[in-house]
Amino acid sequence: MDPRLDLVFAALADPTRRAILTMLLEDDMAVTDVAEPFAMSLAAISKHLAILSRAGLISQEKRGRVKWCKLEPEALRDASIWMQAFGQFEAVDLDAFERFLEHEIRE
Amino acid sequence: MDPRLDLVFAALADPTRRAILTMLLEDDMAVTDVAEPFAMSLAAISKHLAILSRAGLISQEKRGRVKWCKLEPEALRDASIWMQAFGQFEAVDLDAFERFLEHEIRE
DNA sequence: GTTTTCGTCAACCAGACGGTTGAATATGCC
DNA sequence: GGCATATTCAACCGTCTGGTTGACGAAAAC
Repeated sequence: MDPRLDLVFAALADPTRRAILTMLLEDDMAVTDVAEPFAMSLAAISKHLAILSRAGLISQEKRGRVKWCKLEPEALRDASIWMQAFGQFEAVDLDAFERFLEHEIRE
Repeated sequence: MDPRLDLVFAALADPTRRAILTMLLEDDMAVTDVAEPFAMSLAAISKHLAILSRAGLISQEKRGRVKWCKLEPEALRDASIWMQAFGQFEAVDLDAFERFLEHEIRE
């Protein structure tokens, strides 16, 4: 069993981390800016980012005293392929998908 | 944030549980038969199955003294849709998928 | 060169996880 | 009825998780 899948799925299992990924979909962000909308300490967000980073879902690059976080969507590829085995999903319903994304961002 | 996604991704984060799902892809199975190939107690497998069940990834139906486990691939649908947001994946590489499945079965 | 800002580290906490063992509960068989 | 089979329950254990706070180091600002 691919242990990288363990890390990716475990990283995705937390709503805070999924929200962070959604934010990074817009643009790269500094750690402090990532933390801003959440009602938890900077240290907690820093840990979440470390978990996302270990899973390969984001990369972090320090420029000056600011650490920039960048989405790395390729890491989701293996996980996505794995899931195809079970779904035999028909092509994704794009309307439902748009509704879903709106819902996701609102939360 | 959709808490059902928490359960689905957390369930997928464990290699034993992903192996169980792969087995159930073949056919429905009784709990004892699910447990057979694993080097751990029946009680442990029973717990794993409960987690998969809570996540909606399988259903369990008791017939007589045997409890049958059935894959419920629809539960993966929302999770799969969520992941599409980040990948902008081109159509799944079926060759890579075949190789992956072979690798999966060998383990 | 002092002070502020950015981010991590360390220690701690409560709770969940993944496993064990042993007892308990059904159901089926003779 | 009495025994074997299938599965879960209960208690326990060590480890990981998700959060806190406070101290710390490095870069920037003034």
